[in-house]
Amino acid sequence: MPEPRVVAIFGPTACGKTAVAGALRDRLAGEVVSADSAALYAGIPLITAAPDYPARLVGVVGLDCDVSVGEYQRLAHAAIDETVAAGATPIVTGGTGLYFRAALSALDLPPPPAPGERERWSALYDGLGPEAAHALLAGRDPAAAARVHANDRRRVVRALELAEAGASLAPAKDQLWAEETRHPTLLVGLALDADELDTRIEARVHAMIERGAVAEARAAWARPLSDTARKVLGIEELATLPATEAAAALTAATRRLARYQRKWLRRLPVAATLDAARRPEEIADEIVALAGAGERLPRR
RNA sequence: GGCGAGGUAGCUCAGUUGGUAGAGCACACGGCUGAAAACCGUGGUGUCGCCGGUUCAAGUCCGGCCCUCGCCA
Repeated sequence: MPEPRVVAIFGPTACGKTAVAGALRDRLAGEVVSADSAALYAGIPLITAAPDYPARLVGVVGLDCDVSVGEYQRLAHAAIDETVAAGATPIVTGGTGLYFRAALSALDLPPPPAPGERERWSALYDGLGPEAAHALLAGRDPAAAARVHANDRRRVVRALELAEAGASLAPAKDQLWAEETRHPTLLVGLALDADELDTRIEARVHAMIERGAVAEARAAWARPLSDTARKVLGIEELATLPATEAAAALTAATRRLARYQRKWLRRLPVAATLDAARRPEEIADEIVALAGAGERLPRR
């Protein structure tokens, strides 16, 4: 059994992932590769809690650009491969489940829509209504239709785009959840008691605001923002609400995100779930031990 | 103390001429293969402030009490 070439850490926001990855970085001569959709954006390091050490795929896109898993996947694969080629260990660290999965997964996601297709199918969906649009999809790609609810406009439109292009939203072979990873990978989860996580989230929100997140959000909000940038958690709240309300809204939204991430953690085939309440250095030592012991991504 | 407004779900509130309650958000569960910090589906939230009265039937009408907010003293 070969030793893992890649270490991957998944955990909810504010659980201490960044610190663990930082500690690991020193121990493994590794390079951190972020798997976080919001951290891709430049100009909002406080809001996205960007690491204070160099990390790949952090702050690499302008706020006027949309981000997507497919684009991210290409960048992540390149970053991981470059790091491996340089003889270092990529430490893939994430909170965005789909991005994390895409970074590790061997197979590529379906292609992007051809120019104009999204607009065309969106208009068609709106014209026909959800039921008729879904029925149309059922005629062209029954497998995709079975997987998508008629009211899920985005996915019905996406499935129609793919069917038109000769691809499918529901390919015969599961690409994303295939067990193979592109490199031998040690996948660990970080988990934290719910109350303790709440405490850390509150502390993080306060620290974020003290360090100037409101000014950062206002500056960003004043510029032209892409659809995906506008949805970054906290950016709107911090830019538009009074300080105390913004803090409360952001805390609640972050808790929700953490719960969502816990769902992903349950679903990911982790080799071990470590208690994030301990010191980052201890956790990093344990991960190094696991990597040395040849633990691998278990079969699902 | 006087006048006014109000007490219904965790929160903000809706509730027609009386027929034992509902919407958004929150929450829970689930789905989702180039928007995932996104999107979609399903679900329950409950001494309708308290006590009494009228009525076949009261969140709704009547009386009393308690509490909150505002204005005036």
